Amino acid sequence: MARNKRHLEPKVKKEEIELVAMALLKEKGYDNTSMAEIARSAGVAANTIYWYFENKDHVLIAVLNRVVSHAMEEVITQREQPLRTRVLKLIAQVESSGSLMTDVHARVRHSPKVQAWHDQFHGMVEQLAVAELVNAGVGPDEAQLDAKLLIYVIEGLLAHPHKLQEREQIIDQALKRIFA
Amino acid sequence: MARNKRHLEPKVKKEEIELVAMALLKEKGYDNTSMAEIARSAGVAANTIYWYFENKDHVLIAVLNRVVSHAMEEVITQREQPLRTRVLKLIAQVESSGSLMTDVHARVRHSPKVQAWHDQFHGMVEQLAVAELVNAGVGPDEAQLDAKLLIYVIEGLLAHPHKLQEREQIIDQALKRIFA
DNA sequence: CTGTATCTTGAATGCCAATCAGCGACGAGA
DNA sequence: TCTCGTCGCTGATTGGCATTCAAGATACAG
Repeated sequence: MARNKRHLEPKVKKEEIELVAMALLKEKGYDNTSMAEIARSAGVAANTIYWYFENKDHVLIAVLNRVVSHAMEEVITQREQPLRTRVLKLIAQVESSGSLMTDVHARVRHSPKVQAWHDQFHGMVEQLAVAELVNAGVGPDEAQLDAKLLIYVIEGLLAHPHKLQEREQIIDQALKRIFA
Repeated sequence: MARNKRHLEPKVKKEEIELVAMALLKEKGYDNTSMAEIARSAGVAANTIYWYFENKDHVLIAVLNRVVSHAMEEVITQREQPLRTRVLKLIAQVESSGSLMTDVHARVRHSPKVQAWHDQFHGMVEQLAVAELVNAGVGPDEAQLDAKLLIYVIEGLLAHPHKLQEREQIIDQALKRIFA
């Protein structure tokens, strides 16, 4: 039935799997999305995915890279906005990727690769946050710690549902406390 | 082979399962502990657990209740200590239960019962934190928000590994920012 | 035309949570 | 003392899952 399609899509197949996986993982989360379902949506046999990806966690990582690089592009376009606005937009942005970030934390203990991705991602975010804070007037020695505080607060907001207004209040309070 | 043991242990069996499950879940986490393993350690057949608990998440909840009530007892004995000491002790305490708290966040999306447990737990912790902050001199209107900030920072510390010294620095910075 | 590397697949394998249909022990009532 | 229903427990099974295996199909090089 389904034949070899190499002549049709030479290197696009992997990309298509990633796109399909991204949609499904965003919508239903890691645990509720089976490899079989990803394969079905991509129009391939279940085990075909294993030719392109070592295992399910590697699919997750590929999806995460797409999501993050897209988010970074968005962030860049907001360069002119005040910090508060950018933080709120960032949270809304990440939230639109569903439970992906929570899934990462859950998979970190199972997969060293996801662990590594997470650590590197955290490092990058912290660097960005430190730069933002220094730029906004926080002392360089304190910026390192304040960056962690801010990131953990944002993670808390992402991990727990909040009404929009409450979320803004919390961010405002955090910024107020940092820029006392 | 294994016969009915009702005459031997009337209502202790459930407790034993909980104790065994607590040890295993603390040590290896939710996903890496199978029902079969819990059963084997408790000396019963795999499906016997389902006589006492609706499903695996209910076992988790029973274990969480034990862990939390034990932690609360510990907290009470620390009543005299300064806030900073108590927070650090609390973090160390929760950390000794392994990845249990992370597991809760991961299961929240799968099980409404775990969701409910989590929400109620968060409410309780927030109440305690607000009381602490008000008692330490934070304005009552701000205490609500600061409590959330502090809790999210603590959750961040629990979710990510830190050297002891770094953890203390972060807590100190958080308290410094709140009590500016 | 032939061999080799590249894709793709159907059919396993093995682990897991959860279910099913009973089996033996006890306790109440005859 | 009998018996019958409920309680505590069990072996066997089911269905879903990630992952592996052996082999088929395709393209390309020589």
